[in-house]
Order: sequence, then structure tokens, then C-alpha cells
Amino acid sequence: MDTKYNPSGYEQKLLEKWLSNNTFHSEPDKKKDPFTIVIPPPNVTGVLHMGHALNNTYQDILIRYRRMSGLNACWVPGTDHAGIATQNVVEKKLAKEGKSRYDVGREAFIEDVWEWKKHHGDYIIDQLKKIGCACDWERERFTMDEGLSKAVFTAFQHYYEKGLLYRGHRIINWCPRCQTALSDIETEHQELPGKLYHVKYPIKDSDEFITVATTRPETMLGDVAVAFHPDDERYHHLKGKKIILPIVNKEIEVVYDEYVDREFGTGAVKITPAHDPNDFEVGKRHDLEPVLAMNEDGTMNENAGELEGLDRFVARKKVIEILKEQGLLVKVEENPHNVGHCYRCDTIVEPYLSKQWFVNMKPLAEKAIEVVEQGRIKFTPERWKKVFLEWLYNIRDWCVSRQIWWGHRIPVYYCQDCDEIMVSANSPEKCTKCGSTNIKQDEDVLDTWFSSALWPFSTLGWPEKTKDLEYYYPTSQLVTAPEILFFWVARMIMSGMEFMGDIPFSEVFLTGTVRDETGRKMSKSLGNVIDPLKIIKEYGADALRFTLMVITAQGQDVFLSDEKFQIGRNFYNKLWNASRFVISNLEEYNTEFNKDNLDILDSFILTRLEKTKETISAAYKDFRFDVLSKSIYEFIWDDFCDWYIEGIKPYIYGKKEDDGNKMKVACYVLDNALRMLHPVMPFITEEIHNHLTKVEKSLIDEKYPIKDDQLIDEENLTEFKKIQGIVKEIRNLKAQSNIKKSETIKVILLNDSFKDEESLHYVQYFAGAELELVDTLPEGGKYSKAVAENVEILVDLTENVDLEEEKERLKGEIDKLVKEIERSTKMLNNKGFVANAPEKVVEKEKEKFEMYKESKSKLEETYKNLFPGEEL
RNA sequence: GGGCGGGUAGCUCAGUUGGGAGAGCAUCGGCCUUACAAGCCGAGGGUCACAGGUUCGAGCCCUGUUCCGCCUACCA
Repeated sequence: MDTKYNPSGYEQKLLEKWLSNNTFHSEPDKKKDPFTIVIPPPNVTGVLHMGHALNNTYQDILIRYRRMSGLNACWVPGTDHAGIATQNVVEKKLAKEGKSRYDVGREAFIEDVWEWKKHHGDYIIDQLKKIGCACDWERERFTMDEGLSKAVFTAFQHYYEKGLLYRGHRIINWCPRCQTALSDIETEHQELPGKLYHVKYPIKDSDEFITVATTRPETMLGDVAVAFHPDDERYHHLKGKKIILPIVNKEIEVVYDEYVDREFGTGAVKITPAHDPNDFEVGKRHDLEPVLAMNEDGTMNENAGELEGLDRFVARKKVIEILKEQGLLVKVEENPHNVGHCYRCDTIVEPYLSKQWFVNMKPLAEKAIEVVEQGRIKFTPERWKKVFLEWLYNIRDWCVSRQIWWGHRIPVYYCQDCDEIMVSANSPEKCTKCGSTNIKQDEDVLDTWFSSALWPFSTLGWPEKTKDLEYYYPTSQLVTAPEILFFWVARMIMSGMEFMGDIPFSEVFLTGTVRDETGRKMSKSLGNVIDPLKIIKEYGADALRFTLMVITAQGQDVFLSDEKFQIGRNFYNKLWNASRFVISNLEEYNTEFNKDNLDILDSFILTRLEKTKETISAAYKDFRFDVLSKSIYEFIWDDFCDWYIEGIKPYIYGKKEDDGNKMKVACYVLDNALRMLHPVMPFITEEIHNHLTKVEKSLIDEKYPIKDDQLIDEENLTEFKKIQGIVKEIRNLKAQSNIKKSETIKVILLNDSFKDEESLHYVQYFAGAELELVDTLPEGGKYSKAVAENVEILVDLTENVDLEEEKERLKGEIDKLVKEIERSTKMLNNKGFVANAPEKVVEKEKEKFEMYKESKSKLEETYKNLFPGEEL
């Protein structure tokens, strides 16, 4: 084995092996239970970021663990066509050539996107491979694949025929830059400093004015009425009157509607049905014809009179100017408010009246609510369940049409001759009603999330009834970011119930968000991203994975910085070197140690190993990746390296009699540890395992270690912990007395301090001490004393010891004990404690009390001996 | 406006049915001990945000306050 482990070389080699052997492939197999995960498909435009790295490491660990545990694990990978985002990328590319998509035309543009996808789109898939993802690459899917497109059209037709899909005029969120409708959750609200403008509208045939307030004055050009509360007597006299809309000097209506809050402002609300969802509802109730004042690109239209052609924000200023000139602007107040922004390009979205396709979500949501309330789908951390349900209880219809070109074109066909509307997954050639071939397909495409909603079954072949679908569906667990809980998770559950009649997965694990060290979300525009590929290059994929796992508490946000990845690097370095030591001292790969020939050290390491297995399997159940990573880390570093390997050295170097059993134990432990760690650090564990067994195999095909209760020996573990405690104390005494670790120190112990010779040997060895056993401890003389684990430790102080320091040390120790005794006394004198606390706790406290008292008197004795006559 | 998460060592964070406050990094001291200086041995360091309450006992449970972050929402 190389003396240094250089990740990039090994990782590349192993990766090529895995890929060329198709190691991660899964086929339906009735003899085994499936364990399925579908990947949250990253955008084709995406490059791997830390969020992906975190998310996919979780999934990879789950997949590898289940596969090693004997399940038929299948991880379905793929990418999402990400309509708006991808179109934006290609449009930007065109813009550099001075062209727009309209210049090249729809067909040529889509070809361009496919071309782009072919060359840049699979970039992220390669990156996933680099972090070691055990995806079944043969099953890679793309949401625009033929099969998945068919799923989309089939689903659309199904919803339409069931009456759950309709086309209607509604206020939607319009992005003037992307020039498309967005769904409610695709608009992100940010608070911006805004103003509330109070404007006077003249009342026709009267000297009176009515004052209304607005945050978006430019939309007043689309006003059709002013509304008052029906019970508001201040405005009853206006019934039947008309109001003059300034600037365009149009007559508008007076209406009375309970929507108006009498307490707010003047109690008068201008009604702009084409630019505000509430106003739209009011307009409908009062038969008011909406007036659209804006074009799709955010400029004012012909209804804006002299403002026609101005951009909406320029128009806002202009409106205010005009109103001021005409003396109609009453006042302007500061009014910070939340404004919707396009989640793809951050442009301020416009509530805008438009004809779009909607899915009626209520009936779909009901089933999703049911399965989650019943606990058939479990969320981890559990708090997301509430968030999830809350959203579903208040669900609104989903606007699914988008005015872009890249995506699944809506499978609706309009006959140009007879107005027939046909909805069909198979593009019809002629009108089903009049037979005309003059039919035109809807221009719009579907929301990208419409296709991802079908992902858990469309990737497995739906709408065909495939073997895969039958075997792998429902999938097992889903790992994703909470940001897409509504976008994706909720919709998958709804469509799973609708099309498959069953839940798409039974457990959902929501990850935390990756942030920089100051707590900000990592984003390109902030420039605070840590590129996982850079980390892989510097530290290796294993270090990246391990570090992410060990520092991220379950579902909590994680704060990252470059240096943190040293945790992982240091760990693999330790593992590599320890393994190198074991392997180089091993004659052959043999884990069949003699169970009847174990000493206290063997028993200690085996007990700790088996207990670690227990911790790990519990951690898997609870998605505690931090716990499982940390417990393997501690086992390998603290128990195996610092105690077991150190402890067997005298046997290896021939300083102690050895029958070879210790190396077999070491082999067994290392073999187990590598398997246990493999899901977290797949590369190095496999590399080492191959060296250990001298056989080239994929570790993922090996069995995950199962706990062997026979190897657990609590009594020996306790005894060894006692050894460790004493060793630590002696080392401490040596360090404080400036005695080198390599120098031995004379230590006197009572005969019955330990169970047997073995224990004494290890104390002597680990502590670097020469033990003298006596029946009674010497009184007087220059000895320092410490008490650990209820054992008195006497150290010869004849040489080289600063008595002043020793005095301080003893004083400090005694002081600590005094405080402990005080605390303990108080507790034990408390009748309530003795009466109410569990007997075990009280007993323990009494024992401790006795121990403290004993220790204290022992130390005091020593103090008096060393410093006769001096006050404590 | 509503909801959620968090405030524990200098930093980043653990702390699972309430029973003597932990890890990693950083700091300090000592070590080239034949796997590893990316290491080994040892040490110091905390009014568990604040104020109440429940309890024999609270970092943990309840109430309130405060600060940070996130999600969500049509008050013109």
C-alpha cells in the first residue's frame, strides 16, 4: 500500500471500475425486497452545488446500506428539463449573437435547446458520478424523454376528462421578462420599501371627491369602479353616481362590497379587476368588465391613454406627476410591502388577467392529506408534516400553462373551423367533430413541475404497465430539500394517489439548507458558493461526503467553510494509516478468531464494535447521518487506533507472547469497520478492503455487519474503562511532573486494584509505568497520590518534581472533591429527592458520595504527609 | 399578519423518554514513541439568550420577553 492516500487517483480508478461493471444496476427480482429511491432530478442547466452534494450523499448512503443489507436497492437517476431556466440560458446565448427566440422561430429554437442539452446538459450527471452516487445509470431518465412526455400527456388528458383541468380567465402571476405565467409558489415575496399614494377621484356632477389609496398607481388606468362597504353610511349618498377616473377621464362605477374594510384608509377602494386578484373577485360579483392597462412585456397599453408604451415603473412616476399637477395627489406615505418576484429571473411579477390552464387541486389534495394524516407517509424531521398539511388545507388551483417554448406542449387542439376543443395524448390529425384537418395545437407548454410530479412512476415506465413499475413502486424513501416540499413532494403524492392509486413513497427525509459560514444561503450572485468539485479535487469525494454528514445535524441548516473538509481528510488519512499497519502485519485475510481466547483488550474492542453496530442501525432508522458517521469515526479513531492497535503492538513486535489471535481480531474489526463506513466513504473503504482481502471486489456487494450479541461483554468493558481511567490519571500525573511519555514512572497500587494480571499489564503498558503491588500502601514518604476509578495511585516523587506544583495540584483536586461532596450532601439531605427520585438514582448518588469522601480523605492524608503542618 | 427553526466553550455544533454540561476546530504545555506531525500525550475554557413557572431536581417541560434565520400571506 502507498504510504499516502491520494484520493483523486484512487477515486477515479474505482469510479471507472464501478461504471464499467454496471455495479449499481438493479433488476426486478421477486426473491428480494426492493428498496427504491428516485433522485430529485437536478436541472439540466445546473452545476453541482453543495445542496446537491448533501442531498445525494444522503441518498447514496441509504442505497448502499440497504443493498449491503440484502435488499434489491435501486436508485433511479435523471434530470429535469427546467423549462424557464433552460430557456433563459439558451435565450441568453442567442442574445449574444444579437438574436431573440422570435428571430429563430419556435422549431429552430427548440432544436437549439436540445443541442445545448446534448453538450452541456449532462454535466451535472458526471458530477454526481464523481461524488460516488450508486445510481442505476442504465435507468437514467430526462423529463422530456419520449416515455416521460407520454406520461405527461396522458396525465393531462386524464385530468381534463375527469373535469379537474380547465381553462379560465384569472389573475395570475405574470413575469414580464420571461413573458409567462407563473404559479403562486413560483413567485417569491420580498419586502421592498414602497409608498402608499392617496389619490382624489372626482365624483361626476358634484364638487365632491373620493380619496382612494394605492401602492401601484399605474394600475389605476385599469380601474373600473370604486368600492365601499355596504354598511358604511358615509358613502350611501354616492349610490348610482359615477366617478371620473383621472388622467383618462373615464366614467367608472360605484359599488358596495363587503370585501372593503371600513377602518382602513378612507374606506374607499379602487377596483382594478385586471390587475389585482381581490379586485377581480369584486369585479365578478358586480359584473364589471375588467380593463387591462398593460402589455405582456410590462409596458402600458392603449387603455393607458397618453401613457401608452411607457414601462410600468416609468408610468408609475408619470402618473404621480400628472396627479400632482392636477392637484389630485392627497398624500404619499412610506409603505414597505412585500412584492412578488419571479423565482427564475427575480423580476417583479405583475398580477395580471390572463387566460390560462388550471388544475383543480382540492380533490387531489384530499387524498394526499389523508395518507399523511394517517401516517402512511412519514416526514423526518416530523415538523414538516404540519407545514405540508397546512399548505394542502389551503391549497389553490394550480396554473399549469406557461408561455414559453421549452417544455411539454399542452396537448390541446383547437379546430379552426368549428371551435371544437380536443384534448388528447396522441396528436389528432383532424377534428373529431367536423373532420377538418385545420386544427391548431395550443401554443403554451406545461409547468415543468407538472412532469416532475409524475417522476416516481413515469421513470418506471408509466403509463405502460411495466415489470419495473410493478416491482419498484411504491418507492421507499425520498430525500429532498424543504424548498421544494410544495413544488414537488406534495404534487408527487397527489399524482401518485391519482394515477397509481398508491403513495409514491413512505418516508420523506427533508434536508437542511447549506449556508456559508455567516449563515447566508449559498448563491452565485452572492459569490459565497463553495464548489463541491473544488473540494473533491483538494480533499477527495470521501472527505466531502464524510464532512457533510458528520457536521450536519438531522435536517438542520449547515454552515460551511473550506477548512471544515479537513475533518474528512484527516479521518481518511487516519484510517488509511491504521489499515496499512494492520494489513502489513497480517499474514493472510482471516477473521475467524478464537472466541475462547480473548483477553480484556480483545473483549473491549469487540464489545465496542458490536455496540457501535447497534448505534448505527438505530441511526439509520431515524435518518441520523451525523450520529452514524460520528459513531464510526469515534470507534475507528478512539477505540481501534488509540487503544486496540496501540495495545497489540507488544504482541506484534514479539515483546509479548502471541498466538496470532490478536491479528485475527484486528482483521475482523477492520473488515467490519470498513463495511460499516462504506456507505459514507465508499472509495477509500473499498480500496482498503481490496488490500485487506487481496481480492478485487466491490464492497457494496459485501454484507453489512450484523450485531453479534455473543461478543458483547459488559463486565470486561467496565473493567477496561477502569483501566483507561487509571491510565489517563497516570499520564496526567506524568505530564504535570514533566516526565516524558517514554520514561517510565514508578507507581504503587494496592494488590486488589484490578481484576487480574492482564489488566495490570495494560495499565503498565499504556501509562508507561512500572507498577509495584502492595498489600498496604506505604505511609509517609515522598509519594504523590491520585484517586481515579476509586483506585489509589501512588507516584514516587523522589526525583525531579516541583513540590510547589504538586501542592497546587493536590489542593485543586481536594477542592473539586469538596464541592462535589457539598453538592451530593445537599441532594441526599433533601427529603424530596430521597422520597421521589428513582431508587437507582438515589443509590448512585450515595455511592458517589462515599467515593468522594474516601478520595478526599486519601488525598488529604497525602497532603499532610508531603507538607506537614501546612494548612489546606 | 401567521407558522417554524435556532440562541450551549473563542468558533461550528451535538446533547433521544428531566437525574453529576460534550465533540471537532482554535488556544496552551509536552512529544520525530518503528501506521499516521493531516499525528501522539496532556491541560485550560461554559450564569446552557433573558425573566418567571412546574418539579425533590430543568440545557431539556410550560408561560412571557428578546435577538437571528427561514417559510407563508390578496389589507387597498
